[in-house]
Formats: sequence, structure tokens, C-alpha cells
Amino acid sequence: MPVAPEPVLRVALPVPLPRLFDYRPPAGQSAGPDWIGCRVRVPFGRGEGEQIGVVAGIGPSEADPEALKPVQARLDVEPLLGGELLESLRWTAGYYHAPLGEVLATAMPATLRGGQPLPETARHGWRLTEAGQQAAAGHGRDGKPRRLLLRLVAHVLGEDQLEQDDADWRASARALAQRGLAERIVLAGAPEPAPSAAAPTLMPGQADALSVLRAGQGFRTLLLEGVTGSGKTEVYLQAIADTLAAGRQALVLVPEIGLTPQTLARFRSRLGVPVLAYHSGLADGERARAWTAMARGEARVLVGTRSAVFCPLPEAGLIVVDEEHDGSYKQQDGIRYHARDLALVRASKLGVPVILGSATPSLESLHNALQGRYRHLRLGQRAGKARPPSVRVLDVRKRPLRDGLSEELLAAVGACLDRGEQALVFKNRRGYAPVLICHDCGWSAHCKRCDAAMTVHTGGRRLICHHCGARATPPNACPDCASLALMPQGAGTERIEQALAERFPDARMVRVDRETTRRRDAIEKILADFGEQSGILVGTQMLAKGHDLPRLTLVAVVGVDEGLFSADFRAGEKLAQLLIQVAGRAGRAELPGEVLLQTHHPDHPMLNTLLAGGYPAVAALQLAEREAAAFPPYAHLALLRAEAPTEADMQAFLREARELFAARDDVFLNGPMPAPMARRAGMARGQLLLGAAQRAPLHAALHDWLPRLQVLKSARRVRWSLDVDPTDLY
DNA sequence: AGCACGCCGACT
DNA sequence: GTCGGCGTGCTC
Repeated sequence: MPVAPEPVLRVALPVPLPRLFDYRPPAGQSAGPDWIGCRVRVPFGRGEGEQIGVVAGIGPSEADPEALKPVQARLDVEPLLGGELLESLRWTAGYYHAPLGEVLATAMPATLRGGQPLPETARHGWRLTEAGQQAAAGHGRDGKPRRLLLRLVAHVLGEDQLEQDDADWRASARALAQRGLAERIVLAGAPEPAPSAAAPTLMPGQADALSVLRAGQGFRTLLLEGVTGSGKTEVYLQAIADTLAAGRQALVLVPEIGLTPQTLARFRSRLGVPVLAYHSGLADGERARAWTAMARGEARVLVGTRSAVFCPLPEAGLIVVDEEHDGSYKQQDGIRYHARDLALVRASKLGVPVILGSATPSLESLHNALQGRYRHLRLGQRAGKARPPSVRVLDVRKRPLRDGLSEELLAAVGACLDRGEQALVFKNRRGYAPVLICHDCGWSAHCKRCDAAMTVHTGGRRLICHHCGARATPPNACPDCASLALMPQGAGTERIEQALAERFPDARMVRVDRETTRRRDAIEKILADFGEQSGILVGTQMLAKGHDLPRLTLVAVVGVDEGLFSADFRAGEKLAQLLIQVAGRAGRAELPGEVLLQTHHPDHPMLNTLLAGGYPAVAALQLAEREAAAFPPYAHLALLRAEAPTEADMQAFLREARELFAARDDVFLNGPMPAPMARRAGMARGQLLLGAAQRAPLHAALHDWLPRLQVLKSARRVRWSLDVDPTDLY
């Protein structure tokens, strides 16, 4: 009988190959289960190549054991990825048909992915030195450092507490440290609970939501539907407080633009424990610290964007997904995961409840609620005396528009300013005008590398492609007919701002779009400076949510029409969500709000349904349409995307891929279909769409098909990727 | 994805 | 005569 072979380490590496790589343990060590989840440094490839990988298993080698190389170093004593998290990541790799190594790399903070040791997570604080105490007793120049000095007289303050009261405290602390007045120290033990703000009394809907959570046990999903101001956050806060009281950790996911200092401040002041943030704006080291503090159980609450769904939760008690319908939860490159869906997978493995909150739940979640998989609760109207805003449709057919604005809309803005209030003019398009057109022959300025018109910027002095970033100077004369009658057609935020400035020369005005908010936290600064005085805000989607604008009473939406006739099957849902979000900005308890929708299609069924029955009615209508058309959530889709420098290479790959697909009657395959933008940044783009009524056959078909694409000769000439549950069909 | 090996054009 | 183009094959 042959001797059982020595077990080897099966390592997941961040390479796009759908398999593990076997290594021998270092000399003198043996491969046991304690290796699983630990990072290792291994030789890889020809030459001197090295990679950091994670041991995903142990077992007999699938390769020739003699040819195996040994692991160079074990980087973790305890598994970095273990238990539920590793299980969920394996599930992710299977569901998205992605290599485990790439999934694990996506889940880890950059420094850990690169093999760095776990960071120090001890809490630090600041205290005054002897000299500092003396300086505090005497006189000093007023300023931020002085104020910090005086605050430190009575207590040592933790860095999280300092952060909470002043985002710029570090500069002051550094100044004090340089003068020898204060020093940084390690704080032992748990943070002292800060005095937390009192919890307000709950309204009936909120109380219902909490009692549902308190009554249940284990994994369950609560879909919490409530308009802006209806008190969803209060439910989260009390549910988190319950979780903390039970000695468990909470994870809160928020959309990309939702993680503002105000959001964090609200959580911090109410929960009385440190609340860690996790988002792409953090330095690598900060991210690793937050991730590790959760892994060690030192941190109890983490608020983060999409990627925070991969945080370790060894003592999980609750996951919250705020604004669950938000598109930013879907990653659009690399592993194209959906953080809301992964939050549900994790909660189910962890055996903890999930709250999905939204004013405008996704059709997927509504469908799940209708199927009885989620508990669905609607919060009542706005808290306090606030009433929903009145909504008026402005029919602009045959009415003259000046720079995209109707006279009625301008009059309403004028009246709002006369009342001393704030108006928001919302246009989901930045720049001066979406296209530069020749009035004589119809020529328009297109990007050389994309199938898209170039957007006119800076009042007509610059053309920019919003898809590839290309810039150009507008021609003086039409390249086709030499006419000088080139004119910007349509209006973006920049043109609307200019038109409003001409009409209301004395009004205060700010524009909020990607141009004006390049810098980090710029949007906060702009809105803080704008304050509560009367004036006009002009902006894109960015202004649709989050920020509190208490003096805003008029919301005028310009350009509803683009969304009404889009080819994308999700366009109606997205438009309704956007309109509800932006309308939710208008009005407060004492100041009634008004919403104007300027459109050429006042009779459009979606608009009428929205006006008559609100979001629930639109959602019901859209669900019926999706069911009739066999689209999600009544079907499951996957998209094979391909791009190549030449159209021919792209097409050849998709045709060959199609031929390799083993036809079956429970999965359909359409294509090659042209991408809505057939060329972008110089690449020809195309796709195959797969779908099925049931998930299982679709995934079985993909499992069978993808390995065969990998070895296709034509695949070398294209960049291709699979998108499971695509939210945008390119 | 990287990276090395490998055979064909314009330069010191 | 070489430097380097990117085709293709491999990574335990």
C-alpha cells in the first residue's frame, strides 16, 4: 500500500487563474489546518517572482509533489481570514465565478494584501506635559492649539473624541507636541463611554421595526421603507444600541456619498462608543487599522461604503444597509460584487439580522418582501409636523425655454428668493451643454475615441468627453460645412447656473457637481459656507441626498425627460428613485416644500403614477413590467463583456464564445449585442447576455462555460469579464 | 495579470 | 551587426 502523501498547502494567489497553487510548508514545519486563512509569501512564476497569498486549504497535492516549491514565510500566526468571513468569501468567488485569490485580495485592506504585519490598533490619546499644564495656567495666544491645550487641562482625551469635536485637531496637537506642551500616549482598556445624546421617543412605525428586531432571533431581513425624515436612522441607532448592549458588533453600510462627517457625528454622539469609518478616502494605514480593530473585537461599530462589507465581524450582532437601492453598492470593475447582496449572505452565515433601509427600495428587495423572504415595514410620514412637499408638473411643450429653464420655473425660484428661502435647481448633467452642434448642417462635436458627443464646458471654450476624459478646443467653424453657426445645444449645470445668475444677479448661488467638488469634503465646505441664508443651489445627483438643507423649500427638477425614454430596463426605477430622493430635500416642519418637474411629457405613465401613488405605485407598475418582460427580479442575468482595440477581434471572441456555449432550454444567450456605447476610450465594446428564470441552471451553465473561454485563442486579443447580476447593461 | 522566451524590422 | 516589436505559453 502506498504511503499517504504528505499534505501540502493550497494557496490562493491574486492572479486571474481559477485555481489554487500548491506549496510545501517551510522545512521542518507541517501543513495542518492551523494554516488555513493565514497569509504566506511564496515564490511564483519564473525568475525571482514572489506573491502574497492566503492558504485556502490543505490536502494532497494535485500537482507533482516533487515539483512543489516551499512557502518562503508564514505571515500570520492566527488566521487573518477565518470562520464566517472566509466562508463568505468562498461563496463570493463561487457566485461571481471569480478566482478565490482575487476575491480575497479585494476583501483585504491594501497593506495586508501586500504582506504587511497587522497594524497597531491600540487607542491613543493626548495629555498635557508639565510644561503644558503651566502654559495652560498662564496666558497664551488664542487659536486652535490654545483651545486644545485648555481642553486637555482636565482630562486625557482619546483621539476618537478629539476627532469627533474637530476634524482638524491633528494640526493643533502636532503644534502642541512640537512645543513640548502635550504628548501622545497609549490608552489602556476600553474607551470610557462618552455622554451620549438622549434617544428621542419613537413613533409607532419605528417602535414596530424595533420590536420586530427584538422579537426575532438569528438571521432575518427587515426591509425598512421610509421617506427622508421619517426616522430610519433613529431605528438604526436604537438597533445598534441594542446590539452593543448585547456585547455584539454592528456594521453599517452607506452609499459612497453618504459617509459624511455629519453622518459619523450623529452615530458617534448617540452611541457613546468609538465609531470607525471605512471608505476609499482613508489612507491605507487607516483602513488597515479599522479592519484590524474590528477583527480583534476592539472596535464595535463600523460605518463604511461598499468595500466595508468585507470587514471581519467576529462578534457580529447586526448589519444595516442604508439606502439599499443605491447604485454605488455594486462594484463596477474587478470582482463585480454587490455589497447589499453580500451583506445578506454574511448575515445569514453569521446568524444575525439585517436592516435594509430606503425611501425607495430596489425592485429586487420589494420582490423579496412580497415573496415573504423579508419583513417589510413602512415608516409613516415625516417626523414632527412636516408634511410631504406639493408636487407640480410644468408642461413646457411649446413654451419658450431660456437655457433650458421655463418662465414658470424662474418665477417660482424668484418667489422662493423673495420669501428669503432656498431653491435647488436640479439637473443631472454637468458642464455647460451636452453637445456642440452646427446650426447649418447638423454636425456635432464627437469624441475621437468614444461613440459619444463631447460636452461643452467653461461657457463654450472647452470640449470634454465625459467617458474618457479627452479634452479639445471647440473649432471656430464647422469642420463639415465651414459655417460659423456652432452652438451649444441643451443645458448642463454650468449653463443653468449662468442663466440663473443673469436672471437673479443679487441672489447667492452655488453649483455642486463633480467639477466644483473635486477636493475631498468639498461638498461639505460648500454647503456649510452657503449656510441657511436665502439663495440658489444648482447641482447634479450629488445634491439629491444626505446633506441637511433646512431652509430649502423649492426643488425644481430640470431634465426629467432624458430618463423617461432610456433603453436601460432599470431607467424607470432609477428615475423614480432619484425624483423621490431629490423631492425629499424640499421643506421642513415649519416651511412647506414645493417640487416642480419640468417636462415635455406631462402625460408619461411613470410620472403620472408617481404623482398619483408615489413610489409604491411606481414600483408596483415596474414590477409588473419586469414580470411581463422576464427581467430581474423575475429572471437572473449575467453579462459577458468584451473590449478590444479592433471591432473584429471583439466580435470574433464573442462569436466563438457563443459557439462554445452548450445550448440548454433553461438558459438563454443573446448576442453578440452591440454595447450601448460601441466604442469607448478607443476600445470596441460588445457583450453576450445570458439569463434564466432560476439561478441554479444559469450558474451551472456558467460554471461549465467559463473554463472553455479561458483557453480560447481569440480571448488573448480582448479584455473580457463576466458580470453576474449586472445593474447596467454596459 | 505579469513575465520570459522567441523570432522578424529600423537604428547606432 | 544589435534593440525591441508583441505573439504565446506558463505560473504550484
